[in-house]
Amino acid sequence: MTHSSETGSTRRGRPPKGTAHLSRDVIVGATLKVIDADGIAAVSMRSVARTLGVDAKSLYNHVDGKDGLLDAVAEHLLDGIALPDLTGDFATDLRAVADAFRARALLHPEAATLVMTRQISSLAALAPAEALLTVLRGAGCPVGEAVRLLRLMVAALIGTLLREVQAGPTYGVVEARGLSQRRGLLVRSGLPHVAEAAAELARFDREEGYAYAIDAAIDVVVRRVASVKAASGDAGR
Amino acid sequence: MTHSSETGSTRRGRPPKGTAHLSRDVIVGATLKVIDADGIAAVSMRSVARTLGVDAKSLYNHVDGKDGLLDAVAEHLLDGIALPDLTGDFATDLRAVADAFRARALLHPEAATLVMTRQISSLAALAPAEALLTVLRGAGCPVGEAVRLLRLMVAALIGTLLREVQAGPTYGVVEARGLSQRRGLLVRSGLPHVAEAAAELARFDREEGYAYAIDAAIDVVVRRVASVKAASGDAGR
DNA sequence: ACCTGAACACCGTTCAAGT
DNA sequence: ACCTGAACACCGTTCAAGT
Repeated sequence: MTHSSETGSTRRGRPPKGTAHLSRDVIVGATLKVIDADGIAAVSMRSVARTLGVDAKSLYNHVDGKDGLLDAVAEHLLDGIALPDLTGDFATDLRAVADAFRARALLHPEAATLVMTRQISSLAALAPAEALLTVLRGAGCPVGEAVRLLRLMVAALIGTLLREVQAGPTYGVVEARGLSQRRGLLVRSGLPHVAEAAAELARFDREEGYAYAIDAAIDVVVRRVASVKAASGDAGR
Repeated sequence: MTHSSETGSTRRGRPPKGTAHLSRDVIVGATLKVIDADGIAAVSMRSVARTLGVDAKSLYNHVDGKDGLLDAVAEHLLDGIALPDLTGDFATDLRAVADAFRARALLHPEAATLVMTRQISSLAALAPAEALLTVLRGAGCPVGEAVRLLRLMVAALIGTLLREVQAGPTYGVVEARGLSQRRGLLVRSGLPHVAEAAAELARFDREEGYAYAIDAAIDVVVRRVASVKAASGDAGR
């Protein structure tokens, strides 16, 4: 209609510069890009906007300030958890839910802290809880105990994932250089048991640490559920 | 000696204004005050300096930038953990160490996230580890297993404390108002098991949640240690 | 040895316009 | 409905002085 038609194709004239199809999802995506590239500390309204070729103030039309932006990112991550189909085997299903959570967290390690550290009140945060409750209730666990065990599982999961994510960006690969340096520090700490265990403390196998913690948590759950069922089922026997 | 004596008592002439006896410890104390009052987000070089009646740039003489400042706070908190004398009873001692850690964390709930979230490489961070290793090794646990169990304990502890600290500043007191509001939200979530467990999910007893998690962790440790000892001690039997 | 003025390149956020 | 210029009150940090 106006002179805009003279620039060529009707839309997409110059995506990175002019109007950038701004939307909540696009903004969250850009934020995730910033986080993956430079860490959470690098997130600012201005840096995110720069990624989109837009003025920082434009973000306020779609997101409730910087805090709201980070909440939105956490929500997006929680929402992206690919919850498994349940098999009916109780331990298998618990592990599958935990694995799904972990896989999502490790996909954006720098952002993972957000999910574990922020209090999310949105619906997205409840889906994993629903999944775990489904498994626990299906195994015959009473509601009250199911909630306690749910919290236990989540605490164990977050505790290990936090360590795993903080351990640095190296992914499974053993780095001999920093490793022996770290070990030396531990040996020289003057703490006898720390020094004794220096070799084991210095190295950290992400996979192993996770597996060990989740195994233990599931173990506890299995045992608790069994004892609860015994107490109610064959009460008098 | 000089005219300073004319203000009255020799020292303490005007603490909040002039030279404020600046030192690393004083700065850390001021930072903790800011955190307790207004949360971690309120910490800035300028806000901490204001508390001390000093220019922000002066802090750089004692602390390595804002990041170094926060590290110093985390170190200070870790250093303040009052580790218990060990009794020799294994489960008792594990719990005592965990309790000491928790007590310290809950003394500055807003700051606790720092300790659990930051990677501290200083010696202060190793004292609790040494304590736990002492207990585990004393119980006859081999080094490798002791390290794994140490990590398990720490993960469980951090997982629960993080929840506990984020649950808000209310301390044990039940707040009926926000509670029923929260429950309503869960009921209306559309997730059947979440709705079913809404009452239990809405309320959260800090003490109970912690006790449950630590009981479970100690349970795991006790069992693991027993099975390890059985495997090595009466190997052939 | 410790503190600060001047200075720089950043922040988050509001509001009143512009289209 | 969405975007931005002007504007404000903040940031962290460096460096060259001052004492």
